[in-house]
Amino acid sequence: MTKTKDKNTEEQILMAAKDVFQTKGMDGARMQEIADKAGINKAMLHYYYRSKQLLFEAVFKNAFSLLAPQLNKILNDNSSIEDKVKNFSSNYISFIIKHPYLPNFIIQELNRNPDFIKNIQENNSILNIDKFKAQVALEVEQGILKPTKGDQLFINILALNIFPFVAKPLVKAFVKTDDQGFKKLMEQRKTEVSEFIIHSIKQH
Amino acid sequence: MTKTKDKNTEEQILMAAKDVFQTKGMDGARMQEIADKAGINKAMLHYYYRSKQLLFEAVFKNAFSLLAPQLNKILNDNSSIEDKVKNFSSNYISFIIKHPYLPNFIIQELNRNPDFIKNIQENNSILNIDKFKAQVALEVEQGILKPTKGDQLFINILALNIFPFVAKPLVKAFVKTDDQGFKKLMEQRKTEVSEFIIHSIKQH
DNA sequence: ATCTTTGCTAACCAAATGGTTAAACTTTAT
DNA sequence: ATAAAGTTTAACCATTTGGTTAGCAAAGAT
Repeated sequence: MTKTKDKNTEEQILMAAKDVFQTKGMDGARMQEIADKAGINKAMLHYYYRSKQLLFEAVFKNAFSLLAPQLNKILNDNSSIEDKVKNFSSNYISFIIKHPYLPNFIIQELNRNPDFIKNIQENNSILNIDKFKAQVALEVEQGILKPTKGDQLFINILALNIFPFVAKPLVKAFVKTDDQGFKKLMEQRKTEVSEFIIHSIKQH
Repeated sequence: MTKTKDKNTEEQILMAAKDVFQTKGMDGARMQEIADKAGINKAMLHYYYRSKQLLFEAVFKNAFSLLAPQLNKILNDNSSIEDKVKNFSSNYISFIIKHPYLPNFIIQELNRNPDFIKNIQENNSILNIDKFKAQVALEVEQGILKPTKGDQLFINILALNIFPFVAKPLVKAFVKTDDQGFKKLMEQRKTEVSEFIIHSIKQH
């Protein structure tokens, strides 16, 4: 066998699986559909990944490992809270526009099986808001920020950035717009969200 | 047959179905599990609701009809934006603590089948943000609010209130807390969220 | 009392689905 | 060239699953 062909099939499968799992979820996904999309025999899925469960986990870990660095930007770099908020909101929204099914996939599957988060925390050491909380406390003390609780602020940042994508059908219905209009709305939010947050927490 | 027994079985089924569908989703739910939970024979599910799809739709419409009035509070009553935000945040969070699976269920299933939203808009006439947007524009003009886009504000209000429940496993992991601590955090948010929003948009 | 309608169950069915196997084909090593 | 190892497929299998059926049981109507 050629090493290249090898990798190709295995990766083909992973890509197809990603496609199907992210749109249909674990329960809705069909092995046959993944095989068809990868252009191979169904037995190959088991040859490379043993079972649906393991293939799913491969896809899930892959997805999460894309998201984690985004979150780390806000948790563990050294810029000011204001800069973090600005950068994160802009970057994150750009990121999701490129991977639209990702947040929903992760949230849906974490709700289906909350134990997954344990696996993740073991592999992804740095998902820790302690530093962020300490920094918020410090900037509050320094009079840069109004009195603000770090964990609530973090939840708010995530909420404002992630929610619209997770609830996309709902948002589209309320704002009465199509995919085009939705994308425009999200582009607006790249600056809108950070301004909204900064206005709320910055001392003036 | 007694008319009461009649109603009882049908409702028993709906309650069991609600339970199973809301935790497992359409694809993960099993008719047998619903029957077991309702304490009846599987054939009864079809006797009363014909098919899994129709039973699911009954549950879904039921769930949405619980949520809709909550949203209407913020869209179509006559209080000021500030009061709306305060009331909505407090009421909505109380409401969800009582129905914890609801937002996730609705969002998950709307993503699975975006056409559902059409059915809903036909039955639930008043899911319309026009009045809210007009009110925001007016209060901006009057100098009560800073320049603010109505639709973005509405998205933000939803995001801040709904997201933590949808992403509960994620939030729990980040904040490193259990169900107790999560609930406390959400109780805090009843006032926290509205203050956060008001601080951001109110002219001072 | 008995006849009809309605509620309910056990047993059954066909299709779908995740997974396996045996054999063929390819590539690599000797 | 040939053997060994890795890759791929068609056919198959057992189980699960949504759904049906035929008949029993209970209640209401006559």
